[in-house]
Amino acid sequence: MIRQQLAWFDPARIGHSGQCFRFAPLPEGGGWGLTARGRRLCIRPDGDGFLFDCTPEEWETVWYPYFDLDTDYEAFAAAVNPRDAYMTAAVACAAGVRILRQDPWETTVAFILSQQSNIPRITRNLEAVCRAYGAPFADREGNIWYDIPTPAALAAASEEELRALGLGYRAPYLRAAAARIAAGQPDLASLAAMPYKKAHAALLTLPGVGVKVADCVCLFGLHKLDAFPIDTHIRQMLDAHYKRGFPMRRYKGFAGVLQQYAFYYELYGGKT
DNA sequence: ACTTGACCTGTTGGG
DNA sequence: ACTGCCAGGTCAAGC
Repeated sequence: MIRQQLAWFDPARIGHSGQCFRFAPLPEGGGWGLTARGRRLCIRPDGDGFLFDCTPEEWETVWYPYFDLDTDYEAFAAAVNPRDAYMTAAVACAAGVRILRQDPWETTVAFILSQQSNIPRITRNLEAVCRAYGAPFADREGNIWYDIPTPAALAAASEEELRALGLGYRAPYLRAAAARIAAGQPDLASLAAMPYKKAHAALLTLPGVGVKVADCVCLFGLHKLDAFPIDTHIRQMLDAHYKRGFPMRRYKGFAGVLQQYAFYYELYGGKT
């Protein structure tokens, strides 16, 4: 158990932000639990800081990078045009949200499942897939959790089995994409080293991955902060507030962070 | 190079 | 009780 005081870190908002689907309030309330990188982590507020139930070594090597704590998000917020009332409000509403460094394969699975769906259902579907095909592991209290299945494990599943988990027409997409990744086409690990546009193009070759999902994988799984996923909410936001186009030039290098703040603001408005 | 439907499914939500 | 529509899209078919 370690204690940290962190700038621009709000687990409640991160958990609700829709970038991750295995980050949920603890049943007893007051804290958050997440499953990622083959581990389980609980976060509980403690005065002006947070308690994390991990060792200092785990914090340094796993969770500090996972939460992207090396990146200065306050600088991104400060770079917002003060005359842009919409983005100023969005950033204030989403203050404390960071772009997690999630596993690219996990984000690929999650966002293939996300199409024409909603956050509660995506969460359920992803959990069902993990329970059915993922490797179980125990936390320090002996509770069992399930990792994201390997590409090979998902490729070996039948479409029928996947449909039985409630994935609908996404089942064949997921299965086929898993087979491609298992065969190293493309090799997800090597995408992280590519520039955003090359990585995006490679992801587009996957079945069930279109422009929007590829952008989500780039932003949330490959940490390409230039990626700017445009979904229905962001489409409406752009039409309403940026009729002359979003100022990508001004925000070059971190436009995706602002996309995430706008997305959060669209979903939760003034609340949370 | 566009535009248009079909596509699974729901601790659906609203009339 | 029922029907229609929507949810963080993608793909293939048709001009």
